[in-house]
Amino acid sequence: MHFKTKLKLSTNPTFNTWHQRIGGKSIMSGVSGVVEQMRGELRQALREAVEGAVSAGRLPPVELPDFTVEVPREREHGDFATNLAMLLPKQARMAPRRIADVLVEHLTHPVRWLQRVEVAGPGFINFHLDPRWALAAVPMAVKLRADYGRVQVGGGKKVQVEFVSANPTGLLHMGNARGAALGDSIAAILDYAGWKVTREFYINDAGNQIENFALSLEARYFQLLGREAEVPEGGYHGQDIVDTVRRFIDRHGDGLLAAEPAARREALVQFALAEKIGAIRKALEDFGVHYDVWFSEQSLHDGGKVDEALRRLRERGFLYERDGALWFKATAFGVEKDEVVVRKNGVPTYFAADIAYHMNKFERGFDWVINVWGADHHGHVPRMKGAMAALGYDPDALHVVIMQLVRLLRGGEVVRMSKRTGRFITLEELVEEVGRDAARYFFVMRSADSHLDFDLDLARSQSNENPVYYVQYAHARICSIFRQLKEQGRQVPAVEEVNLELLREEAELALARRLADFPEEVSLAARQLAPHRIARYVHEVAGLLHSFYNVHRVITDDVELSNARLLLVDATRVVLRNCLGILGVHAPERM
RNA sequence: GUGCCUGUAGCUCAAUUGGAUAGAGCAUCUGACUACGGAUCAGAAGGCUGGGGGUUCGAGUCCCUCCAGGCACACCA
Repeated sequence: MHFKTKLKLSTNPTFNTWHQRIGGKSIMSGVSGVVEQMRGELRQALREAVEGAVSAGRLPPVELPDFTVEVPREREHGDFATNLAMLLPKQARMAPRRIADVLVEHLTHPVRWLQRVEVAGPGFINFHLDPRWALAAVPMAVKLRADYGRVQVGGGKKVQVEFVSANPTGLLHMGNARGAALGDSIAAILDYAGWKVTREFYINDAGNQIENFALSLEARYFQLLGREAEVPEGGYHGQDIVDTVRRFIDRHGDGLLAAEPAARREALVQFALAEKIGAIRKALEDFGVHYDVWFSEQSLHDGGKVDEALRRLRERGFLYERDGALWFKATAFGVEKDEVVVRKNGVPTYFAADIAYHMNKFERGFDWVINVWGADHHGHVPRMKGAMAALGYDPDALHVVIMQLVRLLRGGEVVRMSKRTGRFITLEELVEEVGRDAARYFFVMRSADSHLDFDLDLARSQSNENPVYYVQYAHARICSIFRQLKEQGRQVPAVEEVNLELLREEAELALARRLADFPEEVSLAARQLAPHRIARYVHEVAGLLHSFYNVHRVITDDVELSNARLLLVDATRVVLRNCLGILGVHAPERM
């Protein structure tokens, strides 16, 4: 096997290239919203315009460039705009605006709702539609309910999202909490985007730290039973360890005092790990995060998978011995330096186990493997990808989302945290203090790249300063309208009986238009692995709902109009709920 | 020193991955219906996108170079 020497592995590929490689289809295929339908129609019309212009001799023969049909930022630029004409000047040897004029002349393909086409700016072609064009999204959302927004870009392929994977020797901290919120929402988005998703937690229940853990437990065990002992220098000093050992003694007594050291430690570790993992699982469940698989590192050692991974690397010529240790030739993959996989003392490193773990992931048939790691592990990415390449897997099938660290603010001041002294805010405490909804929303409303400032006071405040309530309030408000309807003895209209054309107000149309974007927002969020897009989108939808609500009444004596508006707010409720579900935030019926 | 992330309104952050006049929230100021829930809405003000070069029809986005902050550079994980 031969590899390019300059192969660069430090960065992830864009989803575009990756998707094309495994799916072979265009990124937007399978998107089923009304926006995408309209976009498709316009693309078709443009393709035909080029053909028409060429065969009419108005344009020289050209190869159709990879043009975009985008929603312009400026409202005056129409509902859609294309850059097609600006990509052709070199081929056509004509000025972009002239090309645009010619294309507009040859736009013969009939497009529903199309009212006006204009050439603007450096050569954009702008399409202006009847403002009611997006209303079709309303019945779609109402009918599909929880399935509205689902798209098929994943094509049912298998993706694994591994996140948190904290050491089972302690409690979860703020960094883990961000990873949990991010990872779970990424998984939810991919699920919506048509992937078959597995959420997985990797338990580091082997290696040095477990040794250390055992010694710490043993020391506490001795102390609690009146013997002299000291927790080792780099050991676990937290009070939670003491409590764990106390519970062990309550349950099992002091019988281990006389046992063999190895057996004693093993018993203590097994007890403590079970308890710790249980606590971690509980904390995550309370945070709304559920895993499909809890994967034990120790099982890799026990099952010979680490040896197997090393054997495969050796066979392929990527292992060598130096200074009594075994090294992986990471430099063959553009990494700065080689990496030890088996220490001088014969014990494999964490890296060796991690290689075996990722090998196992691909053996399990995942088409795409995503890891969510803290920025403090980013240096691990290139060599991990290198190892996958060395094993013969496509390194681009492994995608590591690096999230920046969390800084905690309280009272406008940075809260210093130290793991060493055991003084840090745990996930449980966070949920208790600010609530699950606010916590999760705050973690996903910023991109993973941002160095997050988590303002505890803001997250806790139940006021208009807190964005999570803004969104939830919109949902509760809609629910309130339907309660009101019921109290008046009126019926929720059947979708088929509603005349949506009655929705003509700007606030109504703007809301419906944005609801129509949802499937595409999911698609984009999936492509970018970016939950914050959904957070911003849902906030905007909530804002449009509030604006509408403040100007127009839903329930009036005009039954026809009321029904149309009821359908509109119901569709809004569907979108709000689906988005909040993706973010792991409750959609309350009252607040 | 090297690599990665970041630098955008007073503050916290976006920006359809190269598109047209850079947008939200909070804070500030001015207003709104005795309400299907005011945890709401309408409006105003706020910018040399850290600095400087370059690439092109077009740059917050790509390249080069400085400056500042975070993280990482173990036979730890």
